[in-house]
Amino acid sequence: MIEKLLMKLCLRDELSADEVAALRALPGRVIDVPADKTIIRAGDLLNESTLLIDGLMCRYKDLRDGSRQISELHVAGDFVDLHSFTLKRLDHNIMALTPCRIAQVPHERLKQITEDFPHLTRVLWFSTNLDAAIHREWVLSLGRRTALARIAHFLCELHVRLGLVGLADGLSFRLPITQIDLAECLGLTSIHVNRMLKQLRERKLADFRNGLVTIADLKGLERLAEFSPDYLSLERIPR
Amino acid sequence: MIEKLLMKLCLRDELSADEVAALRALPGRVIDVPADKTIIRAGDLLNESTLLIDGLMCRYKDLRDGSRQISELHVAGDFVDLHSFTLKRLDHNIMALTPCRIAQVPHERLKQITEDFPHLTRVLWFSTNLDAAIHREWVLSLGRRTALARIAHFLCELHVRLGLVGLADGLSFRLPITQIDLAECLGLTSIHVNRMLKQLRERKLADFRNGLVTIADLKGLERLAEFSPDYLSLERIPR
DNA sequence: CGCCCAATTGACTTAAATCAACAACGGTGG
DNA sequence: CCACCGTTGTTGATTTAAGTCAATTGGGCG
Repeated sequence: MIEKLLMKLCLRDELSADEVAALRALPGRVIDVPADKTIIRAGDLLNESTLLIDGLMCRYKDLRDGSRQISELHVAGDFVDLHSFTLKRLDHNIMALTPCRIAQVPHERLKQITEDFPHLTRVLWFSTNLDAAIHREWVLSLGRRTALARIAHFLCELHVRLGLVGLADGLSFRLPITQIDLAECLGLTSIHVNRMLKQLRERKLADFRNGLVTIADLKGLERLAEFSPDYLSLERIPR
Repeated sequence: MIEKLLMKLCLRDELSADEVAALRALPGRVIDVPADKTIIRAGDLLNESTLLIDGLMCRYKDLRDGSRQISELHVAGDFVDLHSFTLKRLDHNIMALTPCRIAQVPHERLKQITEDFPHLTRVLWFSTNLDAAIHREWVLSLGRRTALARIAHFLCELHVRLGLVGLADGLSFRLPITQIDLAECLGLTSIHVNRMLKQLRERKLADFRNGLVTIADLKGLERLAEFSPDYLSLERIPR
């Protein structure tokens, strides 16, 4: 159930058998969530965190005028709101972009990990810091990249992140979200996203169609996006 | 030396005498840094974190064309790169915006805290998650707020954050940064920032001049910005 | 005193938003 | 089975918020 989470954590850190066992013991209830359902609202008092087993979820905030900004997209294996363990109340909503399967992890069990497994605690702490690094890259995209580079960067990021959990097939991967969702990730209108996707296609860089992304020219896409995966902390560290 | 950090942490959490002592034992070398000096570069392998004692610092990234995006502004009492403890290498640079005094905290001492003080570990983990919450609010600003609302929101945030460490005097506070710095926080040009500051002045909402911010109409500014301090997790939590 | 950088303002350009149609598609119910 | 409907995707015409270019002011300081 938590295999994809383990895949990611073990890429960077060496986990002992005890630590893996502790992680395996985390999930409580497993729930299926339909697409478009908001499962957590900003401000709710929480006592469990959400582990995404399958599907795509996102964190988002709305403004009064109805405009929405997605602050992170989550893929299978992501601990979607591990940060609620320390925050208690989230500053954002969480919803399913596709039908999802999630596992709920009681905060009490996470607390026990911080009491008994200092190294594992650091590993989990790391994973929330990685989310923050992704936020910072998005801040850079939203603040300084053009619309085209922003989309290119987004596709590069998802290509790497999905690849880490075995969900990218070479240069193509399933990303069953609408152009509207994409626009809400990128701080654009869906109309402009549509035009920029067309350009990426015409420039033979990448194709996003029917929820399937196919990268035609990875180097070119990365150059356009100024993408480097460094911010994803893929380097293995010694225990 | 770490009084301002303690002020913030103790607002939210109850710290035992032992925990406070452990925090007080964190700082190693104390260093004075001149304005505009970049003290940490993305990708450097780090073995200590930086506690800001006095001054203003920021985290930033550059693009090839020379444009820069600041992803967070730090004030006295902030643990500027506590996240380098788990990340080992940062995805961004850190520089002083004003002359600063910093204390360097060896990662080894932080590691010892994770071994000996589970509750304190959770408090420190929380503080990196708070940074991430600030990032998310900036993502919302950059993605969806107008230039004017973005500036207004920025001023509201700094007003609260500086107030927490005793650096706001009612409705005014010192913020000795240039309009260029401000533009790099907000994903705008300094020229546009200048025009929007003028508007804030003309609308009798706030005045930013000579490094001093004076809020004329806090409610109005908050309304324009759609500012709510909830994302700063100011609520006290039971131990 | 003169230099440099920040701040300010005006004129003009541009990237992206908005407005408006329409096509494509999938589901649903008659 | 297919007509209908709502959502998503696509494209063109137009507007607009913010950027760019350019010139001027002004303060701090060596």
